[in-house]
Amino acid sequence: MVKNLDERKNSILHAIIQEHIITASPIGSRTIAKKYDLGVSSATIRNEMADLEELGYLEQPHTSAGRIPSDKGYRYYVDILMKNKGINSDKLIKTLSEITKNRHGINGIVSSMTTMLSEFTKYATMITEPEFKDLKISELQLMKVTEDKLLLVMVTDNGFVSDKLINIKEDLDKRKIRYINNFLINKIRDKEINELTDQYFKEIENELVKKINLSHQLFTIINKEIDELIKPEDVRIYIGGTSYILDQPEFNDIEYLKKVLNILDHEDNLKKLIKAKNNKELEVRIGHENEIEEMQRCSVVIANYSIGDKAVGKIGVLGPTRMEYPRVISTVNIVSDILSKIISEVNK
Amino acid sequence: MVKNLDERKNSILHAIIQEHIITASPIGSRTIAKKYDLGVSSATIRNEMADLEELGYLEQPHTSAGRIPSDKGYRYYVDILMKNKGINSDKLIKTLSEITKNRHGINGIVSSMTTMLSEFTKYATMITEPEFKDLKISELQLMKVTEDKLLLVMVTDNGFVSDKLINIKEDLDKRKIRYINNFLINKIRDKEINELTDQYFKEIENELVKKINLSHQLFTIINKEIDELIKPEDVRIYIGGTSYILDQPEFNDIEYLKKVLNILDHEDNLKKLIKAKNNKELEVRIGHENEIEEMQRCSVVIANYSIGDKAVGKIGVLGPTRMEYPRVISTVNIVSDILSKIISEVNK
DNA sequence: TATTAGCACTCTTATTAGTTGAGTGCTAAA
DNA sequence: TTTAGCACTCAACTAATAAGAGTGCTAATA
Repeated sequence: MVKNLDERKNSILHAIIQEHIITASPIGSRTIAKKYDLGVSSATIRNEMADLEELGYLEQPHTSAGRIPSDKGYRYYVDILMKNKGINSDKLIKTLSEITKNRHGINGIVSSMTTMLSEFTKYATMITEPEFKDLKISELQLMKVTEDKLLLVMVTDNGFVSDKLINIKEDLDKRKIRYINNFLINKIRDKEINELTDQYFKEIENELVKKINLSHQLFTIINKEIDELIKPEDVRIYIGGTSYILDQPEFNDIEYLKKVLNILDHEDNLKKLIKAKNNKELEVRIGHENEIEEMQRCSVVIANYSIGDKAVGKIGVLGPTRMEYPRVISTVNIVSDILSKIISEVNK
Repeated sequence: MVKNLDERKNSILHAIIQEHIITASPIGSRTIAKKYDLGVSSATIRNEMADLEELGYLEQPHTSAGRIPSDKGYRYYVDILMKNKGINSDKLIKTLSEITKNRHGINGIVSSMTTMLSEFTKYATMITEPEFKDLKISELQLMKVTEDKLLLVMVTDNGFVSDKLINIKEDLDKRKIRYINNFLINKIRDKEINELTDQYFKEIENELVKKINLSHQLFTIINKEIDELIKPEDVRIYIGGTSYILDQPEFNDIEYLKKVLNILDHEDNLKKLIKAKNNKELEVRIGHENEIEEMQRCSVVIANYSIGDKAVGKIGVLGPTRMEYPRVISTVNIVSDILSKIISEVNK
């Protein structure tokens, strides 16, 4: 859909973007002529730059400044020009792998992974907790903990375990619990989570009430907790490295900075920001491609992480559109791989 | 220890601090004379201000500016001058109480509480997850979830429940698990957590190995998990409202802002910041009283929240030393009460 | 025809000097 | 002891000027 440019325009655009990513300021024709050996004079480059601006790949902040890349320019760079940078991944892999040893629990791992990712990329980063939609439940157990507390444990088909405590008002004898347990697991096992509708639970209740003497109130509580466990509404999202945002000159404007930080303060915004539009393994969202208006001077690199072949969470890196895409993309890929492995491992 | 000033100095200092909290700029003698009806002229106030400066309660940014309060001035204000403001707490209490209904799990509650607190105070806020030191264990159960997974559930003497999943390499039959269970709970019940030393666990192991055929490796795993459950090393700390920091003119200096945000990015710093020096219910740490150097232009208001009469977590509000102490303190007190109630309720 | 050197023109950024005004500190009178 | 009056200080704002980077156009060149 995007028409390729000729070889010389490619080189010049590439050079301008690379230079701009380093310096953060508009790039003039002389800079390119001097630093990059393109075999043409600055005047020629000047003409090409005028063309590239007309085509929408470059912008000019004002008449007598150099050019900066437009969102379209960055898009072309990411899709076509950029070469994936072979970052030195040894240290990264080693550091990340250490995390499992020092931190405990999924939350701890995801949280330190977020910090690590931001320290490596020097941008703000986000990672969501793993979530379970599209999974099947293979095990569900209700256990008595104390007189008025039950524990609900769920195991998904890929071996992920989560649990939840249920407060009940009335005492339930163990035999009854065992009965409910068996009944439930038979009804729920190997069902897709989205098959477990309210309607379906209603049916279960009716049957269950017929078979044993179980109060409506009690089932409602259990039902509600199961529902929350299998369809957690608020998946936590961890954010790290927000202070790196201030390293970027594009955020020197304190009013704008405030808007951005305000967005990052609210989880629902973070979720929007990181929500993948399609099922690509890795997505780069540049400037105006972000749906949140205040974020349209930023880019986000988003990747999935998975248990088995099912994506269970997202990893995101947030920076200015003038982001070091190659380095960030490589890093995100590595982190995605490792996090997938660690999370799968924890549940083995 | 701090000597009280005479009545007129009190009034003038009070007026200056109040005025400075509103305007954020140095306050001159004429402003005080005009706005506050102290019955003396600006010249008199000027003389008093010179005295107050000499005594260390005020500072002068430069010769021809008004005065601003020093840390010592704020301390005097907080300890002696300030009247607790009866904030309109109805809305706050209502909003906070709603949280339990919409959010689930301790984490969700603490997280939304943090957001709410920052929205009410308009400052950055921190709340730690509840932790359990000084508590006793009243119930401990080991349950089989799948072939290679056990679930460990702990109930403390004040009714708090937490749990942890244990991956075991070998199969354990239910009879054995029940045995270990009974054995453990008898050894651990009603012990203070700090009595449960490595040494003590070693003894338990020896006894247990004698009685049933249990591999050292397996016990080590279980032991480790119990240890982590009862002595969680990394208590999470939630932070919210960081963008409010930018509303304060004292953070307009982008270099300083960066330092502060960088501190807030790291949990260990947050913990230092919020760590109470003494057992007071509410502590106000002003400027240089903060141990983190970069935070010495800030103040923190810290309160505990509790289950029963045991403090299990901390609530903190972070702002410039020119913080609206009365309002913040009232709010923090209310939030502390409500959070205590909610957390206790969840575990009833 | 494509490229390049040269130059006038544009616009931002940095610098300097000058002005304003709030506020103090001191003195002398009440 | 308090107050009016006034000279003095210093940051903050404003305006004017200078410097510099970069463009776009024209005319010469390969």
